[in-house]
Amino acid sequence: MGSFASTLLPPEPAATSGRRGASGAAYAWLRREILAGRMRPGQALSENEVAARLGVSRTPVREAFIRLESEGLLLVRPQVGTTVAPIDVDAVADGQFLREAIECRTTRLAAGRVRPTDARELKALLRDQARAVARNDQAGFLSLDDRMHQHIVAMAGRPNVWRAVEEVKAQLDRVRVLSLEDPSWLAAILAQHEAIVTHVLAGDGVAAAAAMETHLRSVFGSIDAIASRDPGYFRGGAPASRSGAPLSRPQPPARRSS
Amino acid sequence: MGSFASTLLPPEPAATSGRRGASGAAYAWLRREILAGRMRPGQALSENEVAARLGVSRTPVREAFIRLESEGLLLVRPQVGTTVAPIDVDAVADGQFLREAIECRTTRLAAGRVRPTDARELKALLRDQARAVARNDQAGFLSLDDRMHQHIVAMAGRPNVWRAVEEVKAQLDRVRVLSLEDPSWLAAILAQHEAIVTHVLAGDGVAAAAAMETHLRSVFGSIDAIASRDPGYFRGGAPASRSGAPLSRPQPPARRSS
DNA sequence: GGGGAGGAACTTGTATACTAGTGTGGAAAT
DNA sequence: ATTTCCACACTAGTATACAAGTTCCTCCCC
Repeated sequence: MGSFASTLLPPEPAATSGRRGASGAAYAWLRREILAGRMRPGQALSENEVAARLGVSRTPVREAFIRLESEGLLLVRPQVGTTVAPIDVDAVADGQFLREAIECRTTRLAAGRVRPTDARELKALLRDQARAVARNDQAGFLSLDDRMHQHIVAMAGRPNVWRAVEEVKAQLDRVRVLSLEDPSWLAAILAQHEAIVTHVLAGDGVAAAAAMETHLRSVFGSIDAIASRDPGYFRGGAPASRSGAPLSRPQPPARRSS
Repeated sequence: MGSFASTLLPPEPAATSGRRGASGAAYAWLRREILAGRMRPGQALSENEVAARLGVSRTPVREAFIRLESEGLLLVRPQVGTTVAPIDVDAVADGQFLREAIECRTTRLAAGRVRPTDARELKALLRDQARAVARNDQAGFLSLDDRMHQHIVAMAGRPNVWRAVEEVKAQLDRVRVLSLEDPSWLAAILAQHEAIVTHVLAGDGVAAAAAMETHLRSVFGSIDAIASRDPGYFRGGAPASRSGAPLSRPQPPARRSS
């Protein structure tokens, strides 16, 4: 029953890496870089390059590549090269669908299992989120956002389901990091969070699930705007208008530089 | 729009393997063995052993291990050994929860998007399932079962979501293969399928989703019986009554045999 | 000047060698 | 006979070497 230590953990514990050692480190580093948007969709990578960058051999890097490919974050083309996966609008929609399916259900269940400690925790998270909005601390807000969603999943009695959400969320986060610049959105999201928590604490599962659905959809709604602004990062949405696309010619081969 | 070729594909195309070459072959083979129950929970494996069995080196086997571990089918303990993951009752429940969340939603949506070709396909699948029941062909029935569920997911407009279902389903299938011996269950499952299809074709999404939920739960209901019958295969459910447990002493080290 | 053949340098896939750590069995001491 | 301890064999993790394939650039021929 000690599962509520989750609120004490740092935002992203090493548990996400799953695997120990250099392999897990490479995985965690690459995943962070990609999800943070520092490695852009379409950017070419190579096992050798990353291995040199991290000071390890190809083997652990390769293992990280495999896991990231199976998560849809890398695109490995045998004998050709590996790139950061373009954002597939359809894959994002699938992620959105899955997250709705999962989290609407957990939210509905959570509303029927509110314990005093849960109420306190959710209120504390909302308070901290309000502070983050006031500070315009986007990174902090996102972390608190995740913790709230995770807590609701745990309340539903299925704490480990959060792992599935994390995998699905990855595709969505890649879009979100491209969009999240307008500070007014943070306030809007916070308002939606407050609505969710209100319904959950009131024990109204149906309303809580509906509020969660609205919430998740609003985040997804921005994808069209992003896709038309950065068409080069996407695949399947824009009809390959390669006019000023900044990708697809990875890098001037940089003959034996360093 | 050509996505309905799915009904023409063989039951399990190589697409499941995801990765080409020896690595993909090792992955596909191991996954099949585990899900078919031929490799039992707790059974010790080793990269060397499997590599020799498949006639390849450790490298591709290792890559297969990594993917299977991330799917929860293998348990890799560094410097100690790798075993087929014991069936974690909690993980199975999580899988059940996820599948309900996903498939109830797809079923509800599917009911609102029935095209003539879908109606024909679903009826044909039901007919074939009835024949499989008559023949007591369990493997054939399971394959048709998967195809029906997959088709409903595709009808909902999210065909690739089936990949997520497949991953989640793995944990459930391990239990199912231990249970599926009573032929009367096949008839019961078929009846549930007929109910689902009826509601879907009638366009009643709510009833269809409810029928799907009933259906999925009934499969899950057998887990307690299995867990008490084969306690050695499970973890977390039984309080470690190691009386006659057939696992956990992998193999007499077989000193330099062969 | 334009086009085609060839080669160099890159990519990932696979095989092998080496490292570090763990558990088990057996020998030795009590 | 029992207990302690040590050595060996086996494990997965990592590093390196080799193989097969693709792309692109250059040089040569027309």
